[in-house]
Amino acid sequence: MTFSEENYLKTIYHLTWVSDADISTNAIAEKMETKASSVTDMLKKLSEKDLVNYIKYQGVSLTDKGKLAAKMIVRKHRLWECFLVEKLEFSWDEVHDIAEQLEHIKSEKLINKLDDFLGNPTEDPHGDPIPDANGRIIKVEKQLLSEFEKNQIGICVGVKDTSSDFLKYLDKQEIALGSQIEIIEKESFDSSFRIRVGTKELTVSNKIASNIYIK
Amino acid sequence: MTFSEENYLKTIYHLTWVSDADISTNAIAEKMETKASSVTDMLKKLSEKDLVNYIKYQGVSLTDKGKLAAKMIVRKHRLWECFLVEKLEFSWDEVHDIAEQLEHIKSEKLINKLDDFLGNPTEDPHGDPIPDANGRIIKVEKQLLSEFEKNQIGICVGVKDTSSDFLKYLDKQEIALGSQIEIIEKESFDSSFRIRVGTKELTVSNKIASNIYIK
DNA sequence: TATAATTTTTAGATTTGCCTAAATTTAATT
DNA sequence: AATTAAATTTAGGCAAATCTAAAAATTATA
Repeated sequence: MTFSEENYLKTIYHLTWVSDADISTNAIAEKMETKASSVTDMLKKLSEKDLVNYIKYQGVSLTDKGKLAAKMIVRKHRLWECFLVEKLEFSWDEVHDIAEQLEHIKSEKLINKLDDFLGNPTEDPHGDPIPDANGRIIKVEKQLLSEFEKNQIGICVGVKDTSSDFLKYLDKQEIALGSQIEIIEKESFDSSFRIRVGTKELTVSNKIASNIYIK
Repeated sequence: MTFSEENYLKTIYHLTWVSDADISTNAIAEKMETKASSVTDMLKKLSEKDLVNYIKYQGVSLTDKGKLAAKMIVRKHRLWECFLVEKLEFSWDEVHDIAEQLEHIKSEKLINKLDDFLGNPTEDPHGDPIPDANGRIIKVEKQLLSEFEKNQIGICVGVKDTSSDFLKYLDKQEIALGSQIEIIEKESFDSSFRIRVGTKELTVSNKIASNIYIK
């Protein structure tokens, strides 16, 4: 499987994760910052290989084979992120681009040994689940901070947006995985939140609150 | 730089290491298992980029820029090999193919952090030197076992052939980096050697002895 | 030193992945 | 329901890296 094929599968997998319905050509093109016509070409190719179910003009979904392949790429991506953060001391906002490259390294033995070396983690540095060698995923039920109500307390267990900018913002506010977060006040006007993180109080916009997962 | 460009630079670097003179198109084609015409195409391209000195029909050599680039690839390859053997417990005959992939990962920060994580090793699992971040190499003077004389004693510090077959043979004979090797007898008829490795005695052909480095 | 053999380069194709522009299909709106 | 708008696909091209076959240059040999 080529890098490009892998990237398409991964993108379709991620889009499926959030929307569930069949994925449109444009949605893929937008996410991959490429043109719809390029996507069409690739969908034909992936369809030939039985990695996706593709009907012209109707959108696309992963076959079982495609879904497993996608999960294995995600597995590699997230394990490498763990490696970078836990062993090489990268910060969580630096690892994505490097993991984008490492996820294409082809060796089952390598990834399984890496998994063991890291102590078989179930989540990556952003709180996202890591598929096991069979593609199984442990789902943790979690809510967005924005869905919380006044006086509720939870622990930060993940982030939705994993962009470097957002992660750096969280670092600045000293919000990390494991941080306790308490809703002090919910401002009805702009849906912003007054929260307590550890001992500090701060105000976050609804956009921020919509990208933090709490349990 | 593309993977292919990197592979060509690396190959030219390795060929230079052994022969010193300008490298021929055919030598590159043979080593890379490709066609001479493909090599010509790439040499033009590398020449455009000032990575090689190329004169039609006359062979090729690396420019300073090309040599540094090649060294950085070798550095990555060998550091990853160290990682695979020392951290992930791969055996020394398994790491080459995986390192061939990992050597193309682009991130200076990654490779320098990996270097530190491994304790800044100066040699890879086959005894080959690892260039530092500036491309400097610590050369260790070493001899081939085949050049040794009767009653001489040395330590195995490297191997010339790093093929899986040869390395597995060495494992079987319990010859590893650091093993003490003593020449008991040199057979003039076929230039084979009777040697002692640790406490065991064995006979090795001249071909074997010509691929083991001793100090 | 001619001629043969070898090496190297050029010319022209192929594949992959991408693009633009035009055509087609589907969805939305009047 | 007809027309407009949007999404999608097709058609045709381009660049990278490879190949085969033919041409050119170099080297070896008679």
